[in-house]
Amino acid sequence: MNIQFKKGVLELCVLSLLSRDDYYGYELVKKISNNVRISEGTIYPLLRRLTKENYFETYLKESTEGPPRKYYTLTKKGHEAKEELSNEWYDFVSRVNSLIEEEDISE
Amino acid sequence: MNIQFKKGVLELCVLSLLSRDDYYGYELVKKISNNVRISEGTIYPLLRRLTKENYFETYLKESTEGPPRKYYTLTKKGHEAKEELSNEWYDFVSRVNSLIEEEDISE
DNA sequence: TTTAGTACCTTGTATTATTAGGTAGTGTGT
DNA sequence: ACACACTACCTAATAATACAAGGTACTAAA
Repeated sequence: MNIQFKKGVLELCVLSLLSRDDYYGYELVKKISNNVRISEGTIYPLLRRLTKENYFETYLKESTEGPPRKYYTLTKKGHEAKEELSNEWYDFVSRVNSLIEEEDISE
Repeated sequence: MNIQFKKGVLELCVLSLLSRDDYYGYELVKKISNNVRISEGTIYPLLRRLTKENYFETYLKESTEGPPRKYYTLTKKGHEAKEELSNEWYDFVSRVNSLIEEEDISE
């Protein structure tokens, strides 16, 4: 998978997942990994950045399977960002597709 | 438009356009700009990199409207790269879409 | 002569994903 | 008791690439 494609899209993936439920970091890595190759070293700095920008609030919860889990909840600002970013994503994809699909008869 | 989305995609745009016709750099900027915001400072280094990787060959042609134009032609390697990259692109988009619409591809 | 448009190019900066680690708790097998 | 795998958090250094902001030079029109 092309690494570069992912830039900016992981933020959308995280926001989208969190718009439906609270998740902890490690869980997000697992979920996203099902579709897009991703490593922990990518997610944790991203979560910290988005927390700093007030897209999330966090809370800790004990676990019986390891250390405490840090859950992330979308704020109102986070929900708005998710809406905007997903609109941008769909728009972007359709622009790229129409650019790379312009058929040329002379071929 | 989200800058990050563009990473890696411009290479696909350039390869796709050139798979149908020869273009010169300035012309590529204009064409791509119709759909995706792009600046010259992005395209010229990209063209140099892809030329170095033998995806293109180039030739100069006089112009009556300014300095000589440097045209780019896809090599066989360039055509193959275009095929591979566009397949990766479609795959990537569908993976991201199913993730943000919440259905795991693995099912 | 000046300006706008065409057409090429480069340097430095910002952003972000990756690699490759580290720390620590829990459960399983020997 | 001990080693190991798995869970779960985190960081530092590096690589890739788009951008802004410049520059050079040619042509045509005002």
